[in-house]
Amino acid sequence: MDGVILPKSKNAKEKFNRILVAAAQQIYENGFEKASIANITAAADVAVGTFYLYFQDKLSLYHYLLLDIQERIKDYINSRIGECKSREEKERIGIIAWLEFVNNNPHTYSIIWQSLAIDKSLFVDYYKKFSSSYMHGLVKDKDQLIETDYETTALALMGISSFLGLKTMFIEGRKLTETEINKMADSIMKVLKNGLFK
Amino acid sequence: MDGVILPKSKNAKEKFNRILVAAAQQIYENGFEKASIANITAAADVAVGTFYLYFQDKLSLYHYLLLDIQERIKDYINSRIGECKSREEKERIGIIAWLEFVNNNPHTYSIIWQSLAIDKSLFVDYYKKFSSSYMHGLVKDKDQLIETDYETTALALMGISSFLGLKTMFIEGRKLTETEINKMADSIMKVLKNGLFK
DNA sequence: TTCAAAAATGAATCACCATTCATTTTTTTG
DNA sequence: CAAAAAAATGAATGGTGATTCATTTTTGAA
Repeated sequence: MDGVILPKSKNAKEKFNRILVAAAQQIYENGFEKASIANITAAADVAVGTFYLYFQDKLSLYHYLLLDIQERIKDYINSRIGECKSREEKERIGIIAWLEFVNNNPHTYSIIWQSLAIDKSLFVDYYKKFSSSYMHGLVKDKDQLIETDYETTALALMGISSFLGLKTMFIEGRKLTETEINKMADSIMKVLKNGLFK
Repeated sequence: MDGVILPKSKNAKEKFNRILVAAAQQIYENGFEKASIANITAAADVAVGTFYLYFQDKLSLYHYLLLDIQERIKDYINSRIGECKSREEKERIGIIAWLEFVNNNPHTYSIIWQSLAIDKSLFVDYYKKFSSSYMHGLVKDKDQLIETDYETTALALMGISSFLGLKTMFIEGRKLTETEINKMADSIMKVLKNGLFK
C-alpha cells in the first residue's frame, strides 16, 4: 500500500501489529491529531524511529487503518450473509452482523468518521465504495425487491444499520446483548417488510 | 452558554459572528485541530486576542458551534413539518428538509461528526437528544404507525436521512437539485409505505 | 566465530499553536 | 472637550509534536 512498507520478518510483523493496535486505540481515545507518534509508539513499546520504518508519515498510518477496518467489516458481513437464502434474510443478517461488529469493535465509528476531518476524499471514497457495493447486491436480488432507486435505497439501508449501531455508544460501560441486537433487527425488519404506517 | 460570553454592542456582535462563520469554515476545510485560532481570527479579520474576549478557549467555540447547528437544524425541520397533516407527510417533508439543510450547509456533517474526536460525550449528547426528540414525535403519532420499538425506529429514520445526505458529498462541485431531492424522498417513502420486498 | 548488512533506536530539530497580558484604541460619561 | 472605562490588539511565552538521522543492536551468511 501507498506510504506503507509491510514488514517481512516475524519479529517485524509483530511490531507492526503492535503499532496498528496502539494507534487504533489512541485515535479512538484521543482523536487523530492528539494521538502523537510518541504516544502510539510508547503504547506499542517500540521506538519512535521504528514507526518510520513502516509508515511514510502519520497520514499513511491512518489510511492503512481505514482500509483495514473497511475490509474487516466487509469480510465479516459477507461471511455472515453468504449463507442467506433470501434478500430479506440478507438484510436481517446484515444488520445483525454490523451490530455485532461495532459492538465488538468500539473504535469503528471513531476511525471511519474522523476521515471527514483528516481528508474528506478518504471519507467520500469509503462511502462511495461501500454504497456502490451495497447497491450492486440489491440489483442482483431485484426480483425479490420492489421497483425503486437502488442507489438511494442502498444509502438508506446503510444509514439504518449505521445509526442503530450508535446505540453501542449510548450505553457506556457495557455491550449490547445478543437479545437486544435481535430485537433491534426484528423491529426494523417489520418496517422493511410491511411498511411503517398503519 | 458555558465558556462563551455573548457580545452586547452591535459592533461586537458583528465581530463575534465573523468569528463563528470563519471558524465553521476553517473547521470544515481543515478539521478542528488544524483550524488554529490564528487562522480563524485572521479569516474573521479580528485580532487573536479578540477571540478570547468571547470564548474561554477553543473547545468552547466548538461546543457553541455544535449547539448552534443543532438548533438551526431543529428549527428548520420543525418549521417545515409544522404544517404537515399526517405522520407520513411529516416523514416525507422531514427527509426533504434535512436534505435541503445539508445541501445549503455543506459543513454540517463535518461539524457534527468531528465531535467524536473532540469529545465523545458531545457526540453522544447530540444524538441522544435528537433521537429522543424524534422518538417522542413518533409516539405522539402512534395511532398512524404500526406497533414497533419507536426508539429503534427513530434511530433508523435518522439514519436514513443522514445517509441520504451523504449524496451531497458525492457530487463535488454542485448542489443537489430540488428534483433530485424529491426523487430521493419518493424512493424512501415508497419503502416506508409498503415495504422493500416483493 | 566474524563481519557486513539490516533493523531498531531516541535525542535533536524545526515548525506550529493555544493562551496571556501589557499596551493602544475606541467609546462613554460628566 | 477631558477623563475614565471598555474594547481591541498582537507580540511574547511555554509547550507540543512530526520527522530526521547518526549511532547502536541484531541478524545471518561465510
